[in-house]
Amino acid sequence: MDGQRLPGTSRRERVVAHVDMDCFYAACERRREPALRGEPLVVGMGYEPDESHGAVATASYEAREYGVESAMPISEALDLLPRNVEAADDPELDVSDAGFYRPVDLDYYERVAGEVKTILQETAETVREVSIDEAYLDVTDVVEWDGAREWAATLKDRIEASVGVVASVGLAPTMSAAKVASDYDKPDGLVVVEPGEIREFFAPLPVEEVHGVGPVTARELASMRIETAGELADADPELLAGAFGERGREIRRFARGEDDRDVTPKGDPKSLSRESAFTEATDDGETVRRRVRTLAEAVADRAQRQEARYQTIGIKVVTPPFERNTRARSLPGPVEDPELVESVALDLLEEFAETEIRKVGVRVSNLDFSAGQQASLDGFESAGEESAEPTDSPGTDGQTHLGTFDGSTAADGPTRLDTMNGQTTLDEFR
DNA sequence: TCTGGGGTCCTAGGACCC
DNA sequence: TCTGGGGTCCTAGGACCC
Repeated sequence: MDGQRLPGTSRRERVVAHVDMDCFYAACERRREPALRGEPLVVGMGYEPDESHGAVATASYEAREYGVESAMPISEALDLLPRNVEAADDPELDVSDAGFYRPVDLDYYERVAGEVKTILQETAETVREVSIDEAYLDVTDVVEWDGAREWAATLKDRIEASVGVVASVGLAPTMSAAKVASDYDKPDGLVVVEPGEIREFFAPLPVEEVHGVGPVTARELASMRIETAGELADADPELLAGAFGERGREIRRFARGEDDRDVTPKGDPKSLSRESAFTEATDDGETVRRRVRTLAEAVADRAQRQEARYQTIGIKVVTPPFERNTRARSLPGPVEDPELVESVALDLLEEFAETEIRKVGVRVSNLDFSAGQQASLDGFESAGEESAEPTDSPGTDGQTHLGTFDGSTAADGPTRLDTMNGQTTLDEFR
């Protein structure tokens, strides 16, 4: 009965919690180095001696007082808030106005996050991890609205006592409202929005607070004289659909507190990528190719560790001022082949041979995680295999399968396709 | 805001199939 | 052949999120 509902009718009221760690990277650094507590602290990358570019990953609230923000270039952050070591050397600077810098150490943060996640898993039946420091919990079966605040306070205490980092928690009947609630009173926030209160809660907030509204949409909405979530909730849905397509309707629903999404555990990734920026834009082909080779290897390695095969290999090329170009090529079937990742990436890069480039990336997508099941499929035709038939077609020697590959036949020569154990591989044909 | 890195989803046009 | 309609897959770009 519970699981059933008529189309168009609302489901049983749920209780969704959104748990969001406060300044998570900074909190982790303070956990292992308590002297940093209460000090302005910037965690980032790119300050290291041989680097000149990079960005702030997390700034503590003390550092934010000085205007340091997330994603700000590291150079700018350090202008606002010099490091202590620099302040000590420079008589012009006041040491008490200086802060600390620590480089990002993801391995450590992941360990800390793992401790938090263990607690969340024990607390709720369904947990959706959104990122290293954020998760949604469906707690419908363990929390009543009149006990919600106490329950959340207990969870917060438990995380702080046993892990040593602070979480902000929001509770609401929907994911989108719970997310806004956890953010509403950060840091150390605890906000409960009960059913029936959502419209009122959202109404005064700026539209940017609504999930799915970024800077571009906010600007466009402002030109339509829609600046608060309340105004968005009351706007004409057809007008919004005209301006933003289906997304226009969705953000309006979110602003009204209507959000049917279920809290589901996160599935397998859809793509894996690595990217890297040059200190300054370069048109030196060899420099760029070297970087692409490194990235291709890293991506292939990541895929291998996750037991993911990939059917599409792509690159991203960012050119000044900040133009993003992507190119991709799909294979007849999923492969696990690091050398192919490299050669396809380099081939796609050819198009940008003479171009100034500031950043490159390599990506694999169309992922297939079924490799583990392959053994049990022995003797059966696995799905999708027909597209990877071996050399049945006389004379063409595999080339017929490679329509998508083409473009440069003369220079690179064709590529041969082999099928073994239901796994498609591509080899250089010479 | 002159901009790091890793993701997701949506849209639109073209190729190709029936 | 000058012509529908539906469906799927692929590529590229855009907006958004953390």
